[in-house]
Amino acid sequence: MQNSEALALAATLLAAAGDLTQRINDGVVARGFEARPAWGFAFARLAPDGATVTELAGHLGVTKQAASQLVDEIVRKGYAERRPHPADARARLVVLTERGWACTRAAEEAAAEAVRAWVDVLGEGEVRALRERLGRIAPYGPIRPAW
Amino acid sequence: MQNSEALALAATLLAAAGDLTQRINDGVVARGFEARPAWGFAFARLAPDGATVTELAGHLGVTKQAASQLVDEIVRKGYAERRPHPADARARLVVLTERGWACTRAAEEAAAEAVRAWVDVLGEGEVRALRERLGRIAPYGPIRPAW
DNA sequence: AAATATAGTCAAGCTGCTTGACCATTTACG
DNA sequence: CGTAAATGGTCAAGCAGCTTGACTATATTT
Repeated sequence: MQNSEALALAATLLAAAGDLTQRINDGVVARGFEARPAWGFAFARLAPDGATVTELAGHLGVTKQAASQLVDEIVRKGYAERRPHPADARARLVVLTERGWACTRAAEEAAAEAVRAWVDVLGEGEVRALRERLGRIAPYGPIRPAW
Repeated sequence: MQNSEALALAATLLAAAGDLTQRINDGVVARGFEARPAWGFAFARLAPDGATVTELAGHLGVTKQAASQLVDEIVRKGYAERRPHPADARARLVVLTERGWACTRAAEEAAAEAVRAWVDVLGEGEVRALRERLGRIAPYGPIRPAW
């Protein structure tokens, strides 16, 4: 593979990721929520059982101060709340409110809608294959802006 | 495809794009250049015959003021220079210097190196297929941070 | 029980972007 | 043609989201 091809692959990957992120966020906003792109991925981490600020920071690939600010914001807007952590008095468990769950579902719907456009082009099998391949490359890296 | 899968696909795509971008930038820095991730993609646009600030802005998906600032920076650091545009006295053609070309080649090498890790996991054919599929999804969108 | 590590917050600062205003040139049109 | 509108570029100011640094409170280690 030529060097220039590798850079083109990177560019295409970034373009696809940016496009998808934009579409998801647009879809979430269209469903009546006031959200930033990062929120969807924060919510995905909070969804099952909540998370601490530090865990969230790791997931998003930012400092805990930045994660704390993000939590401030989603708490202020009513998507989550801070509770005392059941097992550690230093920590606080951030959990989604009902509104937070609704927004999470909206993000999932919007993502499905955006991906559907891909399925129309590539077919379901190819999209699955795409996901499977990407999963083998970047299994569990932090979810953060590309630069 | 379930909604939650679609969001997971988005997350994986972002993780892969972020990982690759990081690796490329690290590689460029390791080769002795002082560069930001966006520069590589700016250089790729400038490489063949130069470009105007406005064209660059479109390519990167930012305002022309932001593109102009980026050009200021790469000019100050000796990677490019502004020349009068041959056909339009309002415009200025931004072209790479020799140092700019060297940095571009370094970015391509670093990208190839990063992609090589993917080839080791997936095999050459799969990586090509990946690129081909992504190309059909996001043919020529702006190259910009995911959020 | 003393030392060290960890969860979280407050405060200040920086970077890269945006919006708004403006000038110079080019293009469109009456 | 000549004038109005569009376009390329820059300057200036402001801002959002992040970082580093400092600090408190609780937990863990020795």
